[in-house]
Amino acid sequence: MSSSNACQASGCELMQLVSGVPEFEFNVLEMSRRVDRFESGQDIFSQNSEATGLHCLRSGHAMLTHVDAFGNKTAFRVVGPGEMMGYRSLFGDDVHTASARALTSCTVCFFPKVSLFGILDTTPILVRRFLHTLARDRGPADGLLLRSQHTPVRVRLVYLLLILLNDYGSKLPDNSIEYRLPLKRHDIGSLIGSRPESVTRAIRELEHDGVAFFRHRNVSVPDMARLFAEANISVADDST
Amino acid sequence: MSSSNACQASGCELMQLVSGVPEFEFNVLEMSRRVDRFESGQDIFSQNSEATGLHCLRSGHAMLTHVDAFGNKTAFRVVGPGEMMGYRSLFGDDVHTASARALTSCTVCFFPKVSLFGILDTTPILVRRFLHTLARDRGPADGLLLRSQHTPVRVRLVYLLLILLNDYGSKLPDNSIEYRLPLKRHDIGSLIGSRPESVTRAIRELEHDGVAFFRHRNVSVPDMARLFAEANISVADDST
DNA sequence: CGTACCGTTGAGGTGAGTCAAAGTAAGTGG
DNA sequence: CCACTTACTTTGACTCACCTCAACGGTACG
Repeated sequence: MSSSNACQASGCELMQLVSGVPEFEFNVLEMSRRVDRFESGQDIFSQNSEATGLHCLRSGHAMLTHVDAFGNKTAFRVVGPGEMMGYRSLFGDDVHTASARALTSCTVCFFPKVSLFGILDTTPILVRRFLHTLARDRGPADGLLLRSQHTPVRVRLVYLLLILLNDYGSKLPDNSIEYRLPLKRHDIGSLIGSRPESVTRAIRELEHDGVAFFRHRNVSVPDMARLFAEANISVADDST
Repeated sequence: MSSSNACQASGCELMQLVSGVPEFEFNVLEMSRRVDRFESGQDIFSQNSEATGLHCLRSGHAMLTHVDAFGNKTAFRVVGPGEMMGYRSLFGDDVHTASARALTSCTVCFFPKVSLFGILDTTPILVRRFLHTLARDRGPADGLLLRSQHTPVRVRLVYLLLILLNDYGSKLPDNSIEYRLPLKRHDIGSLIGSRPESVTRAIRELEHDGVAFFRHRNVSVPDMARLFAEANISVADDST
């Protein structure tokens, strides 16, 4: 085991998946690992480039963006420490169907396709685990939640906060929640399918109503119950 | 091999996947198959119900719909003959994350989880194939294409036609395309994130411009090039 | 201390949702 | 085969949330 292995400590998804595989295979994987650093704004991988391996975010944050066949750009996920990226394209033997851009400075572990696939061939249980993981990964589908038409920007913004709660929110002694978001207004707009100006206006509204307070990229939510209440202003939907 | 096996003839996805597996395992799977019939409007399976097996559409058409945590309903896929449904939830050991509703009368093959998983355990190559299939299935992500904000309903409708081209379009002698859609206006609206009235208006526009002509649920496209031209009126996107 | 990026604010235009009502197709029973 | 009901589709008028454009204020960083 490499002495630089910080992935286990940080709850790396991949390390959880390969737990229990024979030590020899594990070491082969470890040896093949490459660690890269990306600065804010850099692309970790790009859509339509070949998927040559599996990326695992050790530190920092990244955002996944998809450009469809007609040129529409859609951000659909924020990736945090420990999370894997790009495995869908890897197992699909396809080029990357999304781009990953560093939101903050990132340290990224990279495992080459050959060594990963080598382990898969000798360890069938691992294939099952990846199948399981892939099946539960909703991928770009998360984005749907955030861009249903007829849901106001204000509510979509609240949805985003709720989705990011586990990864970016922390509870303060007074029971309020403090977010430290790695996102600019523009990024938020990309995620909820809106424009920076509209994001600002929605923020003003939420502050006016005392639901959430934004200072720079920190968000303070005094009362989570009120945030949930906002989300429940969902449009009554019809029978189909 | 069961004499009622019509799946192979119709190019069933599952049958392609299990091609080449040992005959004994194949027969076990075949014996466990159940064939059900659903009428238009009936649910084939429902979101949040347990995923007890794999569904394979033999004939007819169905639509997959997802209701998110906040009650927003989103249709994201039309399923046609030969296509599998519900395998994502099956392999994720999760309840169904979508509902499947019959658009027309449907014949559905059902393979119980136990017999399918039995084969997976004895045939590792099959797990790899499912992994591959799952990785390439964009699932609800298809929906993203159809509901990017700031894309007019008219263009989203054209996107839908292009997506459904392979499955529902046929080329006539005069090089025009004739669609036979199993969708009502309401369904189209669900798929492109719009309302039946808006769908009608968009249809009127396309007819006015001679791009496509809708009669009941049949669509005639005299010149595919013009349809593509419509789609390329994509909004110029900025650098992020 | 300046440059560049980010964020905010305002004014104006519009695509599409909503509501309501009429028209059309489809299915049912006599 | 025709009344009748039901479901689907279309049309029009109205309204509004959000996009767009443009200008200004802040913040970060050299």
